[in-house]
Amino acid sequence: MKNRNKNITIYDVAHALSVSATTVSRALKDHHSIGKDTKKKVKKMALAMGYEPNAIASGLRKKKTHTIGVLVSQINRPFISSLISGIEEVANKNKYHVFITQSHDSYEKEVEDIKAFYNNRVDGLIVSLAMETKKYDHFLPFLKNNYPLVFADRVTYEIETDKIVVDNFEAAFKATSHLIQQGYKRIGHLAGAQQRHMYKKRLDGYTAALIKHGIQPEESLIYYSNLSQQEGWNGAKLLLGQTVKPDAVFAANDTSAVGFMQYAEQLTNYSIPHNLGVVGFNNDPISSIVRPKLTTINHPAMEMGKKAAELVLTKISGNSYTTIPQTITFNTDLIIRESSMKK
Amino acid sequence: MKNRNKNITIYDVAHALSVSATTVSRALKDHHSIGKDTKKKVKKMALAMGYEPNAIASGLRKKKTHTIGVLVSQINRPFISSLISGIEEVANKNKYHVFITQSHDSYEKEVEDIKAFYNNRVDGLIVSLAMETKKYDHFLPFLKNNYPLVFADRVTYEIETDKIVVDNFEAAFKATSHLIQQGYKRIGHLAGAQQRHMYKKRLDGYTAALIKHGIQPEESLIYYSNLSQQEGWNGAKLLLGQTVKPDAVFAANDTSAVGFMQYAEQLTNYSIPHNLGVVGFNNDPISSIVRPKLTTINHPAMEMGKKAAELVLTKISGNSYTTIPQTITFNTDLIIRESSMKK
DNA sequence: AATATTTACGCAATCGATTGTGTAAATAAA
DNA sequence: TTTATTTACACAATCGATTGCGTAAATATT
Repeated sequence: MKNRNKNITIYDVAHALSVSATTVSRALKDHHSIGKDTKKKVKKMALAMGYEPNAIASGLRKKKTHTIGVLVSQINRPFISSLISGIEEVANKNKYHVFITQSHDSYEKEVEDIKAFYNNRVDGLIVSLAMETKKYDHFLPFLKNNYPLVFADRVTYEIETDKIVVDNFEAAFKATSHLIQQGYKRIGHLAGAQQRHMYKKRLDGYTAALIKHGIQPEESLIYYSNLSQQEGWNGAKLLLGQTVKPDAVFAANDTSAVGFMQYAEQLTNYSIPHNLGVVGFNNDPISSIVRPKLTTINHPAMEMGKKAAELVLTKISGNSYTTIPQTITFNTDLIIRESSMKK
Repeated sequence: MKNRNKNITIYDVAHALSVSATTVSRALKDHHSIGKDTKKKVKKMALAMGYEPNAIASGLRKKKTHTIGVLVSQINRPFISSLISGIEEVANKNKYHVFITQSHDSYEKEVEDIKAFYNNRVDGLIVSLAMETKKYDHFLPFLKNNYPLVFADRVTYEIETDKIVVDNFEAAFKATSHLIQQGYKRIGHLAGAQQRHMYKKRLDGYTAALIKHGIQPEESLIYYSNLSQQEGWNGAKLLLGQTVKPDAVFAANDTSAVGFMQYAEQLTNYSIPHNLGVVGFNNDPISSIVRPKLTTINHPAMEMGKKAAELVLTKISGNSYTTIPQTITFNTDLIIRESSMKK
């Protein structure tokens, strides 16, 4: 079946009124050089004919699409969806539309999606990197042509551009110190991919807290993974199955913390928090649904999204006072709940 | 700061090789009328110069953007994100890109987003309606111009177009019957917005199951809301606070079921499932994280997404044998867990 | 009354890729 | 050898909206 596209254009409207397309175009956006009556006439006719502007044509001519692209690993993570909500709020207020795609933590998909965003000439880009990503050449078209590019949360320092992050080191330090203060002695860590700066920093903060309190970090208490729930379970199985067992764990996210807790739950000799402490990261909704409720780190995802969008929009408008890439660091809160309350 | 866009076009590549833009365009997509050597030369030069196709220009000319738009209420719901993953899988396999936006269940945002999708001339559209939506005129541009439009999950029967749904009536019937079989006598229902056909069907299935088993439905046991966790809590507070209390509840989603459970948990006179049964809907990850684990309805979100994308793509390609709108109904499974095991 | 300015609109080029048509030259078929 | 056919490329129009420039008429200024 043929798609008979009888899309109404400004030419159709122009013809119907015996004016030029120029006049229609200008009338529709209240250009000063168009008479009041003409504007009214044109708008009325456009509405009547069901005219809808073709953003493609406009974008081509103006080299501006009024869209910003957002690439994240997965949209179904609470942190990410809050981040996106923040981005949307600011973008929509400024008449920008937000298009979202997810890399599913695959480098190839990330490259594909970034290319698609560039080919479709989004006016700006906000990215939270895939776990896998180690090369960054796919961002070159954006950088070369001076398109605003902001990294959020999962950032890289190999590219000089704006970044929105939380103080992961300090957060991990706080979380680990809290466990120590509660009297836990051998604290393990569920760590993420170390090419992601944020996970490295969480590991660093964890290590620093141990050292600060005179505890020798042990590599055998650290489990590296993609931090899925399954991997949290696997991590628990491995760590709690060793001869040198941890009596607490700081997980780099809530998801893996929950997996960890679930494995421990079905072992009769463990009881959280009495002889096993758990702290997560993100303050996902599940963290207050699991029993015992999970102590975790809260970060202002929505605010981070707003700030990211703000940065992009400022750059787009050309009103930015500085062209030097900035890194904006947000603070975090330790939310103490039952899972770490040994005392 | 000016955005000096020195984007490379086919003209630049053509000029560098002293051939025509036509040749470059055709060479890049292996048109038969271009010589082997020329193709090689062009591709090499395009790569060297960092040429990237301008999808905007191509889209304008071809009236095809190779993108499909997806509008959902919220991306952070497990069902929705699985649906989207299914859509992406099929779309990407067919070289289509998927742009996602969320209505946040607001009618206004839905209208805005649909307009943006139309203005950007996505080749097809997949929609899960906002809770609020009662008018459907905003889909007219798509319908009039014969753009493929598929509704998924949250559908309306006021528009004649393809729909992907689950058998909500049967699922609710199964869930409610299960509670009855377990020996619960007064079964309540956490219901969603009744303008959404799916929630109406769930209510209907619930009612039918009661009647089938000789139980008189009572309006006082039904709590209508947006099915948020908070509303689940509120529903529990109201229903369990009445003189005629339910001894079980069938919630139209897992989120509200969890809220319901949490309210009941802090009442000393209730113990799930012994004197209070709970069944949810969706099989969200939280349903197996809450304790007791939640009995729920599983539906094939990913498959539904795949099918939706398939329908859209078939329509786009014009290979569809029929133009009659079809409704595809998927079956569901009752997943029995602890929260409803009275026996 | 003469000139300057404002108002209101149209012409035609432009954004970048695509495509129907035209045309040489090379090869194949007769 | 002559006529078809294929190969390989270019010209120019096109998609739809925008915009610099031009111009006639209306109004304001001196």
